[in-house]
Amino acid sequence: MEDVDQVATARLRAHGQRYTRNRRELMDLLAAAASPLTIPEILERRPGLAQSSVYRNLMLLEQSGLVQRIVTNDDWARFELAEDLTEHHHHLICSNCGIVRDVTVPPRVEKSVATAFAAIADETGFHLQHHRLDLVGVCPACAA
Amino acid sequence: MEDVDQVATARLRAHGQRYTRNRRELMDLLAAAASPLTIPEILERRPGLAQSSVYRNLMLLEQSGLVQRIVTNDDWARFELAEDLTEHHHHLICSNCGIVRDVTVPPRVEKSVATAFAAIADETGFHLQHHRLDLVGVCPACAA
DNA sequence: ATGAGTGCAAAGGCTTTGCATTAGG
DNA sequence: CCTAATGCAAAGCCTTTGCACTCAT
Repeated sequence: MEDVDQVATARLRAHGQRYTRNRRELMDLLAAAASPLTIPEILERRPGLAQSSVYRNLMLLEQSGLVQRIVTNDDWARFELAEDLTEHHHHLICSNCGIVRDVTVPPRVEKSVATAFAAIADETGFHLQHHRLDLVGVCPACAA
Repeated sequence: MEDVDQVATARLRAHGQRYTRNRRELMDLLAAAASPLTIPEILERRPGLAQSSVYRNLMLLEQSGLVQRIVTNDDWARFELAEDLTEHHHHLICSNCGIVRDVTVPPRVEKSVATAFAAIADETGFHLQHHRLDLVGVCPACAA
């Protein structure tokens, strides 16, 4: 995780921000999590953190490109490390309970998607930043 | 659009619901729109509708599989006709202004994605419902 | 010392809900 | 007639903001 810390320090500094203890705790927590976390889940795991600081710091970390916010139809937004700190992946979203699980797809598929998207960006004049490829379904627990 | 009305009537009835004038207006509006609409946009176009009824009816139409809710990082949720009433498509989302535009990708790409997703569903035990393939970027208007 | 960061509490704002009225079958 | 649907207003709830205090430099 020292790697993440270094990147975080650098990227925050570039935005005129510091890598404080609270922010580091958030990064550690997200790095350790297997899937994106909601703020209630974060507060559960780190009772010492103030809710407002968590919101503020996650927003700040997002602005510095360290964290990514995922909005589903669930009640809460979820947060995970930015993609360049982990590996490119997608999400399995349960339409019933809202849980999000990380998955990867074969490079072949990624490549064909990327090519198609580049063409679309070209046609439409959109300046492409990234893509989202999510699977929506019912998780095993909810299906039972 | 009679087609849509027939499907709507049938699908609502199957859920024990009626296809009322308000609900029909919503369906018409969404069918006519080139891209998913927010509730403020809907109220603008149909000033006669009550906000609470719009929320309630859209929720109901969603539950009956006639309408789909799209959540972005924008302030408002957006609504469009369910995919089986239009054609399978994806979204170009502007990360700055939140506007959503419909796009289609080549069948070849769809096929490769579908195959990969079926495999993932199989491995993970998720009961797959649908997938989302969104492009996030900056629209021409915001890039200017 | 001085500005950024923090925590508590209160406010915001999209969305949902209660309730009396109206419409549909 | 009798249940569902509507509209207005009020409440909910996730998220944001104000402000005084603390910490790091």
